Amino acid sequence: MTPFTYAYPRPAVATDIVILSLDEGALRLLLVRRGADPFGGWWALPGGFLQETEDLDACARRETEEETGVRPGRILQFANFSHPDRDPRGRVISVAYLALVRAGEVRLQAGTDAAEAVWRNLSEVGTLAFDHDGILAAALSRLAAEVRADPGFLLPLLPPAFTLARLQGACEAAIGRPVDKRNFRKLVEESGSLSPLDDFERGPHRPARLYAPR
Amino acid sequence: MTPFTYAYPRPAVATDIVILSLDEGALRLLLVRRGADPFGGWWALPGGFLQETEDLDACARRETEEETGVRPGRILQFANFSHPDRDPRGRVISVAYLALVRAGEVRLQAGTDAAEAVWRNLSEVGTLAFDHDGILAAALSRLAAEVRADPGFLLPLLPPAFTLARLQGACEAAIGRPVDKRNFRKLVEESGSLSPLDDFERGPHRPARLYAPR
DNA sequence: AAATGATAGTGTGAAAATTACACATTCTAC
DNA sequence: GTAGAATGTGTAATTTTCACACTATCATTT
Repeated sequence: MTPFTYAYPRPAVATDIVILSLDEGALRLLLVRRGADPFGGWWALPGGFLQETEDLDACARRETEEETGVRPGRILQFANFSHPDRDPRGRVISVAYLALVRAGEVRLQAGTDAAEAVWRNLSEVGTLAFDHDGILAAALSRLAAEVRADPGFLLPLLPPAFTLARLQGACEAAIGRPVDKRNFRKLVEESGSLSPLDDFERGPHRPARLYAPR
Repeated sequence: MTPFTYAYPRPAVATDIVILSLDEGALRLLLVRRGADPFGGWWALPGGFLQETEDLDACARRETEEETGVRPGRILQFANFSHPDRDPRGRVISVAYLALVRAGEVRLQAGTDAAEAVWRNLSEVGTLAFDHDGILAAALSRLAAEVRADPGFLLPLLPPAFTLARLQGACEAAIGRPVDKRNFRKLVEESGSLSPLDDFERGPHRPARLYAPR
């Protein structure tokens, strides 16, 4: 990198990532507990600063992988947060991402940046550090819009084989209201994004066909 | 601003703005000619660096007003461009905006940052400096999506009174294909975003009713 | 082995939204 | 007064979306 020649104030640039997974049919959000002030002891979205050799997408992927041990299936840059006073330490521009990961592959990596990392049910998220409440709200709004447009958006949350009921449940969690089963199945089958498998999930009920992303 | 305490590389942050206006029924793009290298003499999108006391939206509005003398009617942050090598002078993150202005109010302000500023018909835009071709392409794609969702998105391009044919022409320019006149009129009338005026535009044809944004 | 409980799986009709399409009107200019 | 040019208007076909109820198949219990 050549020495920098602009005579302009230079903010730090970070990505903050709304990392979601699906557990017990509910969406869960990855939170980290902050050590030092400001907001020492508060829960916050995972995130980190942009490095010299990476672009923003790479930064968000790297941070997600550092926190979860998983390469995110899909990341989506959905907004910037740039109020001059959003971080009391100084000027930090936050580029906000949404990342979807498979719960089954995650091994939370405590001790890298964050002292403590937990999955929190979306309904149990309290007030977060900085402006992270706003970031989360924007992420959930965008998630709902994406899922309404295409339920397949949620496929990265699911294991390699899953039932339609599971995918439907994930969609309902994302858009916040129930979905008609018959219409849903028609929709995703016509979308052509799923392949039916010859395998079934069994239980105290009729076996449910498993599907895989096409 | 408190002294900055992060030990991370700090890129410069700028906004680049796709400023569109409507002239002779065609969309026109504001370009500025670069003076110094890199890309000396090339055409580029207007833009500028984020100041300490403003957020990104304010930066984009300020730059737009500096270039055109007009407060933009609407601005839309639509993407970030962050490749480490996108600016040969050093690390610059670009936050890309789309701004719509009324041609009638614009007085181009040469001599602030840009030696030369021109309106260029969209079909006559050549290769731009930096990655501005990509920024422009992303802007036009987003514009088309917004207009398909709501033709009223284009209202900031139009004068205070305009005919439906003008608005329709602007929509056709934005989405790149013709629109059925009757369907279009039905749509915008039902949308309730326009007020019919008692005034008409006259010419060698039946007078056309004028409308104003509601 | 029969009954129960639980979830999977399936089709149709109504309503709404979108699309396609043609002609009479009213002005200006000649 | 005729020609040229753009305005303004309604309806039917199609497609998409939405609402809705019952049978099927398994595990478990009795």
